[in-house]
Amino acid sequence: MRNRAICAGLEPDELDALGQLGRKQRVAKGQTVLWEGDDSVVVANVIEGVLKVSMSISDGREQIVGLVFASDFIGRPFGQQSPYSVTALTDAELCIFSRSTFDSFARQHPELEHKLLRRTLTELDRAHEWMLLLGKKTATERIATLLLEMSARLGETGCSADNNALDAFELPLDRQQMGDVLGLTIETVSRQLSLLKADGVINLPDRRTVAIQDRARLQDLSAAA
Amino acid sequence: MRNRAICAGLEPDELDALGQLGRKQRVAKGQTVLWEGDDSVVVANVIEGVLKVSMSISDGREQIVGLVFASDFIGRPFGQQSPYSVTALTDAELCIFSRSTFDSFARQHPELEHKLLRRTLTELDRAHEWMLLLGKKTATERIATLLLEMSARLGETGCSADNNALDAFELPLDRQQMGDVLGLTIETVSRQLSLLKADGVINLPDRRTVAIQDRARLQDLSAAA
DNA sequence: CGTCCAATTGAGCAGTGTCAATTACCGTGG
DNA sequence: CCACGGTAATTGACACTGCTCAATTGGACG
Repeated sequence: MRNRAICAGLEPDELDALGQLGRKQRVAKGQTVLWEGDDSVVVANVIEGVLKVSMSISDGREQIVGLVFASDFIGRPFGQQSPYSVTALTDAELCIFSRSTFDSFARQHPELEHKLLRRTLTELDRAHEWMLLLGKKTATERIATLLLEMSARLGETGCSADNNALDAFELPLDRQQMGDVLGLTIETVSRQLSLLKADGVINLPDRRTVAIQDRARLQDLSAAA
Repeated sequence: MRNRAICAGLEPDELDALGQLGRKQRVAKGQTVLWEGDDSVVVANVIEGVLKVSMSISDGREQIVGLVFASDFIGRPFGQQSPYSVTALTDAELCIFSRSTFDSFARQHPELEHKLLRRTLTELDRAHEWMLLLGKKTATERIATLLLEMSARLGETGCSADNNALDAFELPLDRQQMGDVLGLTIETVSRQLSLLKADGVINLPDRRTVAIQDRARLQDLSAAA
């Protein structure tokens, strides 16, 4: 697991020092670990589980701006406030650091900052891809894209570079959350899934699991670049 | 100008070495300096002008995922391909580096990587904010948000920390480009601007300039968090 | 077996998109 | 300097996607 985590590539003594600074913590499904607008007091590494990163408007509208999986990083280093909330979608285990402690440790360990930079750049690429989806794609295309993305990201095991996209997987999201990721309502999500099922592109054995039956077709429908 | 640029904070000798690696280049309005999907051969620092960062779908739909101003950084360091295109919205001047040269220089200069990391984190915050806009805001809210954002970013002079939001400014975007930033059509953009003008919130002396007449109201309409 | 909540499905509507016509602006050349 | 042409922007009428509100179904669990 450790090899993809933020600490990967550090010298053993560095890794040890970093380990001293963090503490493991379990969080239950539904629990929020970071609040939008609050002082940015902690950052963390995800050891296990899936979490959502979300932003909202005062009237309650919420957009999920990211999903975080095992070995991913959460929190806003080098910033006074957290621009978003982070909430566990499944039971999860985190390795938590005080933000200020992490910041100064990072500044003294260029290799760590380098890793963090690469991660942040990848995250930015993903955000851009999602902006294209939110700004220009139709409901069908959004659903298809999400299913392929979940298939790919849940297939990453963390060990080496095996990108086995899964053909059947359990969604860590309910319909409302899928809507909040895609900029759609719960009803539109449901309708689109029903259509894909009726067309034989996917199957939905139960409310949380998806089985991709015609990946090529799903890729066409996703309107990839 | 230099104080906000990527090279800020480097030791004089480092700054000198970096300067050796880059070359200044003028680009004309409309010219594309980076193509989506192409090998990521260059990165650059913007010296002057405004550029758009965009992604598109094969059928021609385009989403602008970022706007780049003087002292901002463009290109994808540490990546094989450029995930987006970059095109000049005004005549511009860049300081261009070979990507591989820049990458290895950066790896040897932690302070530079640190600056780049901070920048990338800020860019990611902006992308998240925009995802909220694209996923959840109405047309009116989007327009109001864009006008305030342009007012703020065009007001940044680059010298010290003066954030003078401008009450009148020239948009570097035409209506189509505003639409491509906001996930709206040209007609919707035009209608919303006309409405704001009719309500006395803004004035539109000519097709490119905006004068904010009631900033408080515009802020309300923008549905900020 | 009944209850509860998520998900699905239906009907009608609203907000944007589409397509088309008109107007305003700006540069050009007479 | 003014007339003209071309492009960008505006405005109008209508269509359509996705949203809202409401009713129904379907699982999961006690």
